[in-house]
Amino acid sequence: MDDSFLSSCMFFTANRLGRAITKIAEEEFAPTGLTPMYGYLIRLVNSAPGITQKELSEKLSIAPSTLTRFIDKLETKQLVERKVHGKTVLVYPMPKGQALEGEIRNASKRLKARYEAVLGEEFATRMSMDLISTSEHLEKT
Amino acid sequence: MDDSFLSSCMFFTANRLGRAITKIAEEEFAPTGLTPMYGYLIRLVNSAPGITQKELSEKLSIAPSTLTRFIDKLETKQLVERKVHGKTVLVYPMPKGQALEGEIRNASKRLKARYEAVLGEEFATRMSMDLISTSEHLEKT
DNA sequence: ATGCTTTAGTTGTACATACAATAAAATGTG
DNA sequence: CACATTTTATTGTATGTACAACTAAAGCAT
Repeated sequence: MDDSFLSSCMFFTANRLGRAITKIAEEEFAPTGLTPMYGYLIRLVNSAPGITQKELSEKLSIAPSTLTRFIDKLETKQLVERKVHGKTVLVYPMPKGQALEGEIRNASKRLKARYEAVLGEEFATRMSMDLISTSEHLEKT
Repeated sequence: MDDSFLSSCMFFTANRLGRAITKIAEEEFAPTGLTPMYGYLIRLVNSAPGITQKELSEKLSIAPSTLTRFIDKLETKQLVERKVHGKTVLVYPMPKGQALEGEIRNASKRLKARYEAVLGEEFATRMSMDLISTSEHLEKT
């Protein structure tokens, strides 16, 4: 059977990698009680209290509507809080969110250690850099 | 603000690329009336009539339950049909599905041409190969 | 100052995807 | 052969994610 079109198509290969690494990342982030994406959102808010949702959605490269949903959930869990400021919304960390910072960093470290063990540190680093630059090119399209 | 942890984390970078290229792929596949993933599923079925769901989910690297949902949808659209064979399910193309083959191939070509125009053919090819081999390594974990 | 345009965020809706629990068939082992 | 184990598929449920339509605020132009 001819299924070579799959491995030569970047839509397929990129999403396949996404699924594979998401699974691993979710395992490592489990102790934080958050999925990786939420963990990174918390880190951004902790490191820049009062950041706007716009900035957050740009940094995370997700749609504004997606971000609204994420913040809704983190607010319910009292990890961050919104302060409406005209038409923009500023997002601030709450004590429970700040307390998670260390745990989240540990999860990130374990995740990285785990995939570097399989891929080699050097390859993994170059891969992440290539992924970023590819995304940046494609997002301009 | 320190947000370097994002670009150095493969969970983030891989999924970001996934989102970016999915958007492009969906645009190019729009004329087929299918999303890219369904298009590729049809191609696999057309090229191997009677393929089992298990094989399909392995080739596409998606969970069996996800594949069940996909086939449900394609069956509703009369693009493929199931034939139960003991505990396995064989999937066959239907005329409407076969008729789509050309259109799907064209969409794939446009997609590839589009990202190669931005990234360069060589880089894109190497990237896809690296993505595959990275996935394979990680999936073994 | 009034009205047009752009920007930020939210809500409704839809889809891809997964996991856990289940059913049913196949396989292996005493 | 009968029972336990493994394999294949399905279903219920949950999450991430997006787009389109909308609301409200801000900026701009006459």
